[in-house]
This record gives sequence, structure tokens and C-alpha cells, in this order.
Amino acid sequence: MRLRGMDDIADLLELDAAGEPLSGRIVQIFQVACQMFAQRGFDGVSMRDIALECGLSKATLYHYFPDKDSILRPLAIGTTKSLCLHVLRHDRPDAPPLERLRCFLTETAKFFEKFRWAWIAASTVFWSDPKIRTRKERIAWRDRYEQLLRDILQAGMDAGDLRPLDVKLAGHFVLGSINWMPRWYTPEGALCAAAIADRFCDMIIAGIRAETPAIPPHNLRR
Amino acid sequence: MRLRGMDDIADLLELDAAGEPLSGRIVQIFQVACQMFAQRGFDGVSMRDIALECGLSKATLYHYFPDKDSILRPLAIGTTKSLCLHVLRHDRPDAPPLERLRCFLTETAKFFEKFRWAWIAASTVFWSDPKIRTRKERIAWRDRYEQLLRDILQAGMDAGDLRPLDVKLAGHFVLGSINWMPRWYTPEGALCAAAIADRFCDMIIAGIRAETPAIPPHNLRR
DNA sequence: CAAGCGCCCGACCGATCGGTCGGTCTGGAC
DNA sequence: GTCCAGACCGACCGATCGGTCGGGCGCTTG
Repeated sequence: MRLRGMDDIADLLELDAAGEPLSGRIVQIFQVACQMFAQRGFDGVSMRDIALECGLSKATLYHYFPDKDSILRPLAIGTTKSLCLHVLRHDRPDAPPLERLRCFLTETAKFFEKFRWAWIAASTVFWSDPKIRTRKERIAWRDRYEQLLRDILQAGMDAGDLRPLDVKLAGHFVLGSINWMPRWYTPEGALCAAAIADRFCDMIIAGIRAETPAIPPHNLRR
Repeated sequence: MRLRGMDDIADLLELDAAGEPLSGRIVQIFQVACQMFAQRGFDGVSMRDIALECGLSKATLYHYFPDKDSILRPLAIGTTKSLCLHVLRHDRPDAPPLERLRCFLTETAKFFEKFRWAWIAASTVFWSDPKIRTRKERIAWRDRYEQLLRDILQAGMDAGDLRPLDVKLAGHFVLGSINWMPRWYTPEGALCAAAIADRFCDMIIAGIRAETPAIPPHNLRR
């Protein structure tokens, strides 16, 4: 197993949820496939490639997975679902909306950093192949994730913390900044993902204009 | 030729630049391939598919293009290059930086709207297959495009219109919002792409916070 | 010992891929 | 009429795709 930078994918996929012994091979195959899908796309990676990278024969690969989609599906669904649950778990609906917004962004960034390859693989695959392959369940989780953001923005408007906004449009705006991160982020950079999300949140809330009084940063951060 | 929503791709690819007669077939093939690549990814579309959609045989397709990459390459490079040139053409370096920023965003959105399929195809292909396939030239144009944005932001800081920023980080932030648009935008929506970019620019400059005095919108717009 | 089982493999399958080849048809130049 | 070039096609190629099959190795259980 010669891949790095991939944290416990078993957690992501909830493989140990059923209490099974959790074969190391399965985890390894998921890890390998995940990174390869992220780097070369689903159609750009053959089962031979995955088997070779795992040090297995293709036939053995099929001993663990009935077909290729069985590797992709848990990755795609699991990533989206886990992100949504992760963010929901950290959200405190009674907290100040601006604080909730910051939490939403930083937790999204942390999740992305932890499961970087899975995230990239999931989003790459999602847009390049809009066929059946699972869409419905993924979209449901994605919608719930986006709805949380819109709820937070709406709460901010209701509380008077945010000026009147088109919530959907503002939501797309906020998500765009954070969703684009995987395209340019490298772990070697000076800032970690959460720190970047923090800066982004500053810019989202207060803008980048000079006349805008700078926010005293620390009364907003956790 | 039964595709719609695709404006003159010949312009995008500068096919008529050399004054050639410009075979209609070539334009048609580019159009068809472009939309199919955008919707199903490069590897998800076979030469048979393209030929069928064009009402041609595969052999005839190869009469016009020596290989599959010869269809993709002009699309990928041409889109990136044209976007960069388009934005550069509309930029007025002596204008107020905030106005330049708005122009940068709206012109990018207009370009995206006009060449929607080409844009989606180019970006989809770019990230799903990081192999040789052209990267260098595309990246050069992309870098130049991003550099213009950073120059504008720097000019804004120098002029005192923007507060001190990490230019690269702010650039990623701005680009994220606009680059994410193709993922959710549909021409059927209430707002055109340029109008959306305009709203995004408001949020980028002034933020979404209520305490921020709302910008009188029309003294910033062209 | 034998039986059973998880793990693993080489060899193979039909389908499809990108790409090639020889040849047909048509319309204009001469 | 002859010739030629460009548009077009059916048939085919080797390679590779996702997936299958029968069997071998090694360990536990009786």
C-alpha cells in the first residue's frame, strides 16, 4: 500500500459500522481507486490499473467487488453524505448566524482536506458522467447540504446580521468560493484548508473594500 | 445539425482567421463534439458517437480530423485562450480598479454564457485527465488570465480602494465564485450570466454584512 | 489425513475502443 | 469524353475494456 495523504477512508465509507472485521484489502482498494479516479477520471482508470496499483490480479479485485461501479458508488455517495452529516453535526442552530456561517465553511474545508482525494474523485466523476450511476441519492445529500447553508443565510437576514439577499444566489456565491478550493489547494501551501476558509469567510462577510471597517477577527472565531 | 445553444464556434476557434473557406462540416463536428464532451466527458464519447450525431460515418470523421485529440485540443486551448483575450480586450488599465474588477467578472460571465458548452467541456476535460494532452499551452493562457485579475486586485490595493489582501488568496476567492457558475447556471433562469456576475461583484466588494453600508449601485456600474 | 474456505491467479470472453484501408460516388476542369 | 480531388463509406485491425471461469495455494477444522 504505497499511497499517502489519504486518511481513514473506512470512516468515510462507514465500513466498520456493521461491526464486520473490515478487510484491509477493501480499504486499500478504496484508497487506491479513490486517488486514481481523482487524478485520471473514472473512465481513465481501468480495473487492471487498480489491481496493478494494489499489487493484485484483476480477478482478485473482482473477488472483493462485483463490478467497477461498486467501487465508485460508495465513494461518491459516501463522500457527499459524510460531508453533509459532518457539517450538520458541527452546526449549532442557536448560535449567531455569522458564527454558523464561519463554522459551515471551515468544517467544509476541514472535511475536504481530510478526504481530499475522495472529494476530488467524487466531484470529478459527478460532472463528467451524468448518467444514472447513483445520481439520485447523491443529489439528495447535496441538496440537504446546500439547504443548510441557505438556512444559515436566511437566519442571518432575519437576525439583521446580513443585508437583504437573494438567498439562492448568495448560497451559490459562497459555495463557489469553497468548492473551487480543491482545484488549486495543495497541502504544501502556507495555510491549511481551514485557515483559507476562515479568510474566505472574512471576505464573504465584510467584502474586500477598504471603506468597509475591518472586522475585529477574534470575536467571530471559535 | 441538430444542436442548439451553441454560438459561433468558428469564432472561438478562429477557424476563419486564415481566410480559408471554412468547411461547414468541421464547424459542425466541433459543435457536436463540444456539447457531447461537456455532457459525458472526453472518454465517455467515442468517435462513433460523434460521427453518428453528425450523420456521418466514422471513416468520414477521420477524413476531417487525424485523431480524437485533434478535436479536443483546439477546443481546450481555444476556449482558454479566447477567454483570456476577450477579458484583456475589455480591460482598461487606466479605469478605476473596482470598475475593472466588475468588468473582469461580467465579461468572464458573458464569455461563459456565449460559449457555454465549450467552457464546460474544456474545464471538465482539463481536470479529469491531467495527462500530456495539451496542458502547457492551456496553462499559459490560464495563468495570464489569472494574472490579470491579480493585477487588478493589486491596483485596487495601491489605489486604496481595497483593504490589504493576500492577492493570490483573494484571486482564488473571486475566481471560485465565477468559475463555479457553470455548475449550476441554466439559461432558463431569471438572471443572465452577466447579471449574476454583477451581483457577485457586489458581494465580493462590499460583502454580505448588514452593517456594511450598501453601495449605491449605479455609480459603480458601467 | 481429508474437507472446507478465504485468498489469489492466469487465461479467457464478447464488446468496444481509436484508427486504417480500399474503394465508391459526384462535380468541376480540361 | 477523361481525369482528378474531395466527400463519403463498409469492413476491418490490434488493443483494451469490464467481467468470467476454473483451479491452485495455505490455513483452519474435523
